[in-house]
Amino acid sequence: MKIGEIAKRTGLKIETVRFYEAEGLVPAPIRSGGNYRLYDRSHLDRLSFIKRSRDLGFTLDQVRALLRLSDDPRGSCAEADQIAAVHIAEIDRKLADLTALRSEIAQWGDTCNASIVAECKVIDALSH
Amino acid sequence: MKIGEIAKRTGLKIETVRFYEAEGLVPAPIRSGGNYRLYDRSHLDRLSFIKRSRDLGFTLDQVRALLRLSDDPRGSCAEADQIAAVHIAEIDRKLADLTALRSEIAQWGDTCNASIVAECKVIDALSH
DNA sequence: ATGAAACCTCATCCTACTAGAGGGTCAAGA
DNA sequence: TCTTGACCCTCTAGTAGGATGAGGTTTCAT
Repeated sequence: MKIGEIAKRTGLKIETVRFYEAEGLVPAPIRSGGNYRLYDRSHLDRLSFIKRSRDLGFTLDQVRALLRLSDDPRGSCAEADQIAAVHIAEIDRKLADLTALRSEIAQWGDTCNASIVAECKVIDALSH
Repeated sequence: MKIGEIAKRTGLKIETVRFYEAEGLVPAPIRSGGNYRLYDRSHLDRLSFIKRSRDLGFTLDQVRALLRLSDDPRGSCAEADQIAAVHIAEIDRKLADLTALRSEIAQWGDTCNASIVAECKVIDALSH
């Protein structure tokens, strides 16, 4: 598999695949005679794991830790639990923040209906 | 007012105040004999406006536009309305994303209860 | 006079990519 | 055989919104 195909299959961009390699998240694949990267199934699995983790909002550092854990199937699950718990707490905090934000802005009303800035509710709300 | 005091009053960090000046969001204040920045009320108002806008999640580019608008009280309010509307849409999108995320992760259950990675629900969920 | 706290500039780092320059490889069609 | 176009390569620099640190000055209280 060349990089274009693995990118398509994982849903990553080509540049991102190379970036993950440079970051050490995936092992460097072998190269073809023309210096093209050639991927196999294990790369596909690993890149899919990363993509899915990123989609769920884990940071690359968290992904790194999760990959390290998944590389050792007989290791303890506790750390994975911990990472997930921290992440859920983070999501809940962001949700609370955004909800508060949303309701604060909602108070501005649907539209301002003023014609000039001097009477604009949006600008006014930001000024005090 | 020196930078430390204006930082305290606005809730910004000192470095952030200087950063906003470098970005052209606030005019450069006059300097004391010892080259210290000396702020007045107008800086305080402007930096507070920025802080409040940032707290509400506007990007610096949006803040720039809002400041430009508020500098012209006789100008049209329509653009401010537009910026706010775009921002609200963005917040709603993020809320939807985070909510979806949260419910997906919630399916993993409270804790994994497995002891080894091979049986860990977290790792398993990320693998497929 | 001295020591601490506050200030200064300038440079570098952070996340997680993204974009672009400038060039090489490869298969198919004319 | 030549060429065209799609694909690939490396390397550098840029993005938002600051944070951090080095190395040096100023101010103020004792």
